[in-house]
Amino acid sequence: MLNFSKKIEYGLIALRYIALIGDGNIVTAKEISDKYKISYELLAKVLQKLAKAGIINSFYGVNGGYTLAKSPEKIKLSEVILALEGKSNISIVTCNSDQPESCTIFDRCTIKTPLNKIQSVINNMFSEISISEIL
Amino acid sequence: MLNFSKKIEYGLIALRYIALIGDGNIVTAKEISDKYKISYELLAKVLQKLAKAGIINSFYGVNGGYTLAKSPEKIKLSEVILALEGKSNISIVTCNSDQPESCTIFDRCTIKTPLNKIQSVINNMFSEISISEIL
DNA sequence: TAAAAATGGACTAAAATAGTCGTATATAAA
DNA sequence: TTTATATACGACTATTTTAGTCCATTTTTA
Ligand code: SF4
Ligand code: SF4
Repeated sequence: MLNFSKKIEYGLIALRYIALIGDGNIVTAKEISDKYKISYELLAKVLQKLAKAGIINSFYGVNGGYTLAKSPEKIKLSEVILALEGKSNISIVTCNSDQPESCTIFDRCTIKTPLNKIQSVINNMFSEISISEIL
Repeated sequence: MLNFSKKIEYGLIALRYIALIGDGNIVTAKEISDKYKISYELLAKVLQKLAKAGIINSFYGVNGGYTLAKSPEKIKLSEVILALEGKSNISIVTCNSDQPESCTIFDRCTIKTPLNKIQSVINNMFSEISISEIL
C-alpha cells in the first residue's frame, strides 16, 4: 500500500549504477538492463524521464548513453519520484489539491485536512534524502 | 504511488466518527456509511477488521454497533494500517523480509538495503502518530 | 551508409484495489 | 418465541493501476 513502484526502484538502481560504475563515463540503458536483468524497454523509459527532468544527461548515437547531470548529493529522492511518477508531490491521499477528482466522498470527507500534516512530514523526508544515501 | 487505500481512509473516517460523535455511545456501521455515503459492505468489513484487531469493540444484535476500545491517543496509525492491510509494516519495497517473493531481480538489487533507512523513518512516524491527531 | 543508441506512442498483461452479494450468527425487544 | 436489527465472513466481480511489450522514429558515430 505504500510501495515504491518498479519505475522508482529501477530508477534508483540505474542512478546508483551511473553514479558508481559510470563515475563520469557514459553508461547505456542496455548495459544496466543486462546487468540487473531488468526489461530494457521499461528501463529505457525510466531513463528517458530522468533525462527529461534534467537529472541525467542523455547522448544519442553510437557511443551514446547517460551520465549524471549533477552530483549525487544534489539529486533528491523527491525529484526522482516527481520525474518518474509525474505527480507534484508524493500524496498520501488522491485528493490533495481541492478538486473532487475521483473520490466520491470528497465533500463529506473529514480526514483530508488533518492528513496533510502527515503529508508534510513525508514530503520533508523525501526532499532531504539524496540518492547519495543509496550509494 | 504512496496513497493510503480507501480501506484506511474509510477506517480513519469511521474511527474519527466513533470517537467524536459516538463519544462512548454505540455507533452502527450503517450510521457511518449513510453519513458519509460510503459503501456499507465495504465499511462493515473495515470495522470488522478494526474490531478483530482490538481497536474497537463490537456488539451484536439490535442495539449493537461499535465503540472505541481505547482512548484515541492510544490508537496509533501504525496499528490501524496493520489491522486493515494485514502487513507487519508499511513497506516501501515489496521484498523487505529476505525472500525473493515476487521481485525478479531480488538477488541483483542494490537498493533494498539502503532503502531500509527510509523505511524506518516512515515506520517511526506512523507509530508515533495517533488517531487523536485527526480529530 | 550501417550500426548503435536514445525517443516516444500505442498496446497488452498482470496485479492490486474497490466494491458487491449472499448467508450465517448473535441479541434485544415485542 | 418470533422478529427485526446488527455484526461476521467468505466468495465473487469490476475497476483501476502498474508492469511489461512492441514498433517505428530520430540522432550520431564510425
Ligand atoms: S476519502 Fe477523503 S482523504 Fe481519501 S480521497 Fe476521498 S476526500 Fe480525499
Ligand atoms: S527492485 Fe530491489 S527493492 Fe524493489 S522489490 Fe526488487 S529486490 Fe526489492
